[in-house]
Amino acid sequence: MELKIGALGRATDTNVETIRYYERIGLLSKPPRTGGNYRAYGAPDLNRLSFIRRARDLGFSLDQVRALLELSDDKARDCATVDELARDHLAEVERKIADLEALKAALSDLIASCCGGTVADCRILEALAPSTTSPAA
Amino acid sequence: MELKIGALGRATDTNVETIRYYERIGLLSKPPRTGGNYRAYGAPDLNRLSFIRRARDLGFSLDQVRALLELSDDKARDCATVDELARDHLAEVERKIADLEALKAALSDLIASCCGGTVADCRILEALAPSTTSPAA
DNA sequence: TCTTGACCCTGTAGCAGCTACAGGGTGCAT
DNA sequence: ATGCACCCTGTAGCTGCTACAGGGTCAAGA
Ligand SMILES: [Zn+2]
Ligand SMILES: [Zn+2]
Ligand SMILES: [Zn+2]
Ligand SMILES: [Zn+2]
Repeated sequence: MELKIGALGRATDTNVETIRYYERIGLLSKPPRTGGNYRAYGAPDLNRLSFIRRARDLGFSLDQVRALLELSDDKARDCATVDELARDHLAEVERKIADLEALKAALSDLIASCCGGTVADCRILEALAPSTTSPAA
Repeated sequence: MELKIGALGRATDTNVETIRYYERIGLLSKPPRTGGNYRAYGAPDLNRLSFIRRARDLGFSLDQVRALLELSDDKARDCATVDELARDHLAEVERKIADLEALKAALSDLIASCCGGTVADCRILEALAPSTTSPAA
């Protein structure tokens, strides 16, 4: 079961450029080549890339993915480190949500305040403009 | 009232490198220079940069900020375009929140499922690994 | 006067995580 | 022989900054 890069991409729903990129940054190891210098992947590569994709889909950074992959190699180890990584990531996600919720509230207020006139008295732009810009002509 | 780049940066809480960057990409216009080739900013620059900063704080992209600045120049125009821009941005923010909420739920489930054993039977890694990887030895 | 130090200048490269070329080579079918 | 799909390398682009390196300017102090 040998896969060329295109087949691997289709199997994992990954752009071939992304696969080569992962190889370049050392996330995937360099596979053997065919006579025509094509990359020849096997089942372990497929598994590894699937793992990567799933972790990415869960929002883990490439560095976190790298760490997860390393941890998963050490089968006897306590999984506390894995848990911590996941918990940290969850905390990050929660922080981002909170930030975005604040943004959403501010934006909603802004939009609600607009009364539908001309740009000259648009409250949205007013809110963005520096306070009391108008020079007392 | 002439400001050198450092003063403008302090006044708007903006990194000087960022100001030069905004100039480079045409978001701020090239200011006149002093004899010593220093940028000399005036009140309009201060206002414009303040506007930019507020819009950025509300999460608008630089392109969106550019559009808002252009719109705000045309005082007689109907503000519908401004509103639409803001609404689009709000929708974007809401989409991101939804995505992150889904992520959060998935991550929480994952973390909750871990029973605290070894890496070999960690449910977190199991969830990431391709289904039924183990070849029937 | 000389020197120190804070500030300023340009130009370039780096960050994440890809994506998109250009300009070639391979391999199979017609 | 020719077309076409696929593969290769290397490099540059995207967002929105940030961080240098390697210089110049200017005011104050010794
Ligand atoms: Zn309106
Ligand atoms: Zn309005
Ligand atoms: Zn655990
Ligand atoms: Zn576990």
